[in-house]
Amino acid sequence: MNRGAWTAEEDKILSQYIKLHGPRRWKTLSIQSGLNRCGKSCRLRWLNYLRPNIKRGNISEAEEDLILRLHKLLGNRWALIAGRLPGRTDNEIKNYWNSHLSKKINQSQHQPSLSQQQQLQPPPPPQPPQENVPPPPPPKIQEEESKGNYFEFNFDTNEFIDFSAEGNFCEIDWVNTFLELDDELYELPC
DNA sequence: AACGAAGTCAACCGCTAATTT
DNA sequence: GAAATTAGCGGTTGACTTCGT
Repeated sequence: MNRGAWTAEEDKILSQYIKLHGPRRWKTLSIQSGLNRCGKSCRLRWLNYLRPNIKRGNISEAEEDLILRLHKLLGNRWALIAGRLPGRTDNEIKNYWNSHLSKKINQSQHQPSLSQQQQLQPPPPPQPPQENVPPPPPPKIQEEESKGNYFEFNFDTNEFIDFSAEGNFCEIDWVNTFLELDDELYELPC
């Protein structure tokens, strides 16, 4: 099996095969196309680079803002976030987050807002343990927060938020309003 | 100019979920 | 219903590029 960077010739073979047979059955594709690549590699190459309408680079301020907001809402659900940014891939969003946005957030965390400063008040002194009294079960929300710096939603966000509307996502004002309302609830991830 | 450090990003890996047999 | 196969996801790696000294 070939590994590493794809060549232009391999891209051509993959594109031609998918044009004929469609983007599915990746294992079969990798064998029948003659590409000496594993199916997973073929799938990734198609999804991230070869499929139509892929946008590359130059993430706009509006897109960046939307990524920040969606990340605040959804956490590291890159595929879900990328699905709201036409032409962008989960891999690109993830890379952009790790190399650009996470730094921005770290910088902004070093300059806490007033509300954040209020949260930095020292915690109350620990209560002495009470004998023969079992500790209360931890609140459920605490358990779910421990999975990440965001709440685990037990509903389908696709049902909750209809993102099916095409066009300029900045026009979805109520989403922006909703996300702004979250500002006090969600801490930015580290 | 040369070198090492830091940054970027394409590709891979391991895992789970969904689908097919 | 069980097993096998396929698809998809997020985390991580490593090659390459850029920057600073």
